Amino acid sequence: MHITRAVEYGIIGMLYLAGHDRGKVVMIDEISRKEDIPKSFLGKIFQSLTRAGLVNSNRGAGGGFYMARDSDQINILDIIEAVEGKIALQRCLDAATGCSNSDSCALCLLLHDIQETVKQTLANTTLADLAQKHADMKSHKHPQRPLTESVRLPDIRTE
Amino acid sequence: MHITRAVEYGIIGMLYLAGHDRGKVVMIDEISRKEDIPKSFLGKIFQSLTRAGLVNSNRGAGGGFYMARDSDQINILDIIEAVEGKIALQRCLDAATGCSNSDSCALCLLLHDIQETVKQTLANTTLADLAQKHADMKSHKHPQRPLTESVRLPDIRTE
DNA sequence: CTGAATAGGACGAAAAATGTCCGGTTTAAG
DNA sequence: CTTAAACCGGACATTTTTCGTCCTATTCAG
Repeated sequence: MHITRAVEYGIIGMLYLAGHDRGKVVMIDEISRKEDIPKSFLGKIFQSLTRAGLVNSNRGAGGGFYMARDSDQINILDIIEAVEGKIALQRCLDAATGCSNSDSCALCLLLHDIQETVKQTLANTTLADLAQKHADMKSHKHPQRPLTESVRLPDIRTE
Repeated sequence: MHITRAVEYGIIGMLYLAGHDRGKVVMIDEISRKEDIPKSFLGKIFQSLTRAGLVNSNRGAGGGFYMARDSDQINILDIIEAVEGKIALQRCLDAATGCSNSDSCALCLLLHDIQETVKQTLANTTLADLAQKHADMKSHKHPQRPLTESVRLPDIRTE
């Protein structure tokens, strides 16, 4: 249960773009150097981000990538799903497969519910939130307040 | 970002134990056959559950496993951490390593906060909740209500 | 036309997940 | 005491996923 490098690089890359003027075109090579991410790999990741419509690309000389939306209109879940495809905590929950294990299907339901909560958590944080925090830290303001507050989840009801 | 087979089997195995009288000793072989899980693999998983104190084991003839606590005192996070070790969404968050990438540390903080929320979600569901739901489903009552309700997360504050 | 830059697919190495196996230890029972 | 049953623990093998690289095509500015 972890976040892949590809997703991590994707977030860092988007964060880099978000740190420039909207519409500013930036090359993979620049991001790769500045953020110390393997260039070819980052190129692949940005292909996914482009296909998902999070960034736009210009090909040819003078080309590069630029944000397709404002950074407060892009959240972490968008990026994860762009890079990894739809989140599925379990094979069961993969749309295509479906669930054959009728004897433990309560588990599938549980995991589904947990998955939705996780997705909601991820969808609740935008790139703008993250960029803001990033900027704060660079200026040594180091806010001690957590980015996401603790949540008291409602009690489970099975009936 | 997914749950491993080992964790899945661990949950199913615990669920099986929870379906019997507290203190009833059950062999790996039985769980393996009834739930169709590879025996040696399940044995390994139960070793972890034992080390974590979620179940107790008796060795020798007539041995087996039994719950160490009541099922409402064991939650899903307990099981995941018993089988996989502490959850770390990112290498950064692995206690030992620490974070060297100062330039993207806001990301680490974000992931840390998200991680805590995810953990809270997992910790909020007990084996008893799951077993109850399981029983309901077997008796064809099929509750349509989700096990975990949707959560409206509080807004992010960066200041 | 030429060089710069992304698009996309094929490929490969490394790491992790998923098991298997075997010798060791403990225990109940004869 | 011996034996068979059952867990313990480590080493090992297989498969899948991750983490990239590389090459060719396409597009575009100058």
